[in-house]
Amino acid sequence: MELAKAYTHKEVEKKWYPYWIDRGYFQPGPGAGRYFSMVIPPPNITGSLHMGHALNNTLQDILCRYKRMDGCRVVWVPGTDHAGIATQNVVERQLAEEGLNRTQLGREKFVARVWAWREQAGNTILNQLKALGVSCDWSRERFTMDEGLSRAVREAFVRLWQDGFLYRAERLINWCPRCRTALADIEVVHEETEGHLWYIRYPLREDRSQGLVVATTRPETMLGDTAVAVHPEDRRYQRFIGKKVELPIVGREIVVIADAFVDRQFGTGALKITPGHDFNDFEIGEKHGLKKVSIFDAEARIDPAPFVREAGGEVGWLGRYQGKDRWEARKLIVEELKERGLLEKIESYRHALGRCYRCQTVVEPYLTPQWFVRARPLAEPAIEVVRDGRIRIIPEGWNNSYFAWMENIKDWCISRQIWWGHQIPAWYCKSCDADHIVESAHGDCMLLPGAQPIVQRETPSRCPRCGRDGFLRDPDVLDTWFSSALWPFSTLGWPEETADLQSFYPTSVLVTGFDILFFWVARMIMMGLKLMRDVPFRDVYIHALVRDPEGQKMSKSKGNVIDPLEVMGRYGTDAFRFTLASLAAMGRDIRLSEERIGGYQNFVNKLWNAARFVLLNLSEEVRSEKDPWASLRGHELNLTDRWILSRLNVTVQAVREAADGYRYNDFAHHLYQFAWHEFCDWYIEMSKLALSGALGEDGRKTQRILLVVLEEILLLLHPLMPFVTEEIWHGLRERKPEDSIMVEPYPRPDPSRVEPEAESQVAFLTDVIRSVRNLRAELNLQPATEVAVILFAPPEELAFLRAHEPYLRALARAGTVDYLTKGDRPRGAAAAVVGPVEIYLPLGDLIDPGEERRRLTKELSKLEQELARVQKKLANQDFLAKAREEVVQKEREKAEQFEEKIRALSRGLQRLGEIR
RNA sequence: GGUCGCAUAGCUCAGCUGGUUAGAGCGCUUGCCUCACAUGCAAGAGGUCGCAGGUUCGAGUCCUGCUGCGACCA
Repeated sequence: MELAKAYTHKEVEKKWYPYWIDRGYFQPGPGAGRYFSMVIPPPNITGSLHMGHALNNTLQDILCRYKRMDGCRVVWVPGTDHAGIATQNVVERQLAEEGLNRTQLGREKFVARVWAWREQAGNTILNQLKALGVSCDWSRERFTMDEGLSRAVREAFVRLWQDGFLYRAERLINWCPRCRTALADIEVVHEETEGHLWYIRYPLREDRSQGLVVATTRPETMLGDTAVAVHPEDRRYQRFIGKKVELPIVGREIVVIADAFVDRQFGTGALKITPGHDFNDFEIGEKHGLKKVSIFDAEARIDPAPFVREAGGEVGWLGRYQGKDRWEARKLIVEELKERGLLEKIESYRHALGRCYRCQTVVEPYLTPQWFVRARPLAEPAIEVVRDGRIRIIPEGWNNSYFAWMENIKDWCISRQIWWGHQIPAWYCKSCDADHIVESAHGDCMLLPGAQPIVQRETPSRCPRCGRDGFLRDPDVLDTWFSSALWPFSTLGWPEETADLQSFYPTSVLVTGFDILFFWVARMIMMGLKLMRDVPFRDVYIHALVRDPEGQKMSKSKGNVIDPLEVMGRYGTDAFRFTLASLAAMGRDIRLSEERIGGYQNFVNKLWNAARFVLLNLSEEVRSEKDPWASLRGHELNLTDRWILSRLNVTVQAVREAADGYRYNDFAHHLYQFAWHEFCDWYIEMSKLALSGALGEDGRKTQRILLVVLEEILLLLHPLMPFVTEEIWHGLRERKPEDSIMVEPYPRPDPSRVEPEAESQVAFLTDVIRSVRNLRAELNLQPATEVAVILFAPPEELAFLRAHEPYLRALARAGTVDYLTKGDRPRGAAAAVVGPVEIYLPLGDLIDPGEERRRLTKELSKLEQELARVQKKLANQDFLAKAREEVVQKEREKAEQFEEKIRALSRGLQRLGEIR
């Protein structure tokens, strides 16, 4: 097997994904035993892969591959979300291009059209995900609108209804006039906006020369005012309380009420009350029994009908305003007020404006009958499970946000006035409810408040009240998040008692971004507890947001998006995944830059070349061995062998701890460090001596160590870099057709291999080598030049160094090494100190004494500072009395070492000036 | 306005439960095509850990305040 000089990711990545799929390795094996299960946060069918998905799914795949190798039955359920509003928007836009709209098409045809779109385009994102190498079990792929999940939604709805967790009522809700549907509170994004405060005079009925001036950000809603409110203790207005004022333009008479809710500092201290179009006003209206007047139609255009019905006022103004949208209406009304001399003034004013999170349209508080989930009783147990640790949120900093939101939870509006989604399983009897049903042309109907829903799993055949048949189904569909809330169990087959549900619920962990903590995570917990009587997952790992190198959120409009597919094409999937893992430190956003990915591409290449080296040096005999570990038992291991095995096992331990603690950055870092800076930089270099026969050792032993250590690195690295590890692993030795690194056991640490003694000895040896190299570099010696090295050290250290002289000669390019315990130090030599060892390079005229003196003096003064610090500590009685004994002992040792080193360097410095 | 988070080398960030001479990657400087790798090798420079107090024998690490930045909620 020949490996190319540089790693080329393109062909390699193409090869392995189908290989894994064909062998069914993404599916859990049969049997019982430990399991690890996850459900993917289902991407929208309208979506395409962005950095957020890439990070989210990379992190999940790392966990899956790790747990699978570690012996768990792993199932990772993939799938997509039907994304009601977003998808409907996409298809409606298509229709518009054809000059059509959905009402022209009718509900049935429109829904069929969306299905057609979904068949054709809805799986784009899952296919893109495959490029990342994700090991989802595709045989279990689900869609929130597929048959099984639709059944789960109906089941959930019926059960919640029966248990009293649902109700239908006319409430003020957030309405998107563009999407023409209700939204849940959290689907509204509030945004500070420059606006105005209009001061409008409302004349007193009994004496039009008097009146109240109210300040409002929304003058157009005055058409629906039903009161003016003042603070009960506001001296300025007490005489108005209970009096009637005239609603300008409309001419209707409204009452002045007193309510402590009014902020006396705001505006004039008098508030116009529009219960039909403002949440606060709605509350006040309820308290005071005010009428709620809705002045807009579903697209937030002035609509006279409800006004006429509810208010019965004059209608003279109608002609001017009818059909005008909010902004036009505002302009016209402000003008008219001005003409009538009722506009006192206009001020600039910043205030929060709510917008639809899907289309950015300013939402309108709108009075309509909607379906709600009674959230509080569901939230209580959901708070409890996090409090008592049955669910862990990681990092736990998110607990507070979770609690804050859950404790103030409002009822959840779940009905949407769109067509794409799960139609609510509620029917209305045409006979008993005739008064509440207004049928419309295209088969849908309007259901007035007070209609009596019949909620059940299937279409009713006869009315439970009057016994007759003839029903209309509730036209609304459910919030997409309602079906997403069931995802962890609906995907496993609920409400069926399936084997999957029994084997894999609760799922082990949910990996997601904090942006959907409330939208999704909280609701899954509530629904899981309610419907499954158990938590949906044990851990919630919340990862960061991927930002651009400047820390800006990536967005299409800013033009700063980095396309993951493009990046993978350029740098390779493994490099990309490794980068994401390295940057995924807990609790911090990720600034992704391409240079960073490039850096890790180099790491992939490094690994590749290490493999080339090993392979180049492997004899057929060793390569064909079944178990190189077993053959290794017959060999005497030398220091460097024991060292690398020790470091390997320490690394295995550290890597496992990082993986178990979701510390992806540590996971990546430990492996990068070990593979590059220990295995490649040192062990491979040292092994060249043994391989060449210079140490008189059996070369096969070194080959075997190189092989096993490399294989362990590949195994450890596989969850992070699935493709290159599989490729090398296959190239390294003969494998069977069904073999794959992804189903090999994950390395376990062997504590008996951990040898601190060997580690410190090699650390000492490499320190000496580094020191010599350092001196060589300072003196600008060519690499080819061999130098004479003179070592002064106690006998024990000298013996050790003498025993390992070949390493000194090869790695420090020492020509000769002299070992002395005492005597005069060489004159005019470059000097360095490692522990008790003094190192001299007597290079005579190559040395610039001034330069060398400066270097040594600097080094000395640094050491003296350190020494002073330690001595100060040791002189402190409190420290000696109160610090732990081992800490004191350590300080003492440090002091000795510094002193020794200072003595040695001073000697070198002294001899430097002496004539050679 | 409320809540939370962050501030460590030129840049991006590690640093878990307080005790190493404060680390990494990238970048930078110097020298090298040394038979796995120039996507590389070797060596080096660079930090009063945002500011001010406090707790402690000891603080980058804990507490308080301040400044700056960010996020979420209203």
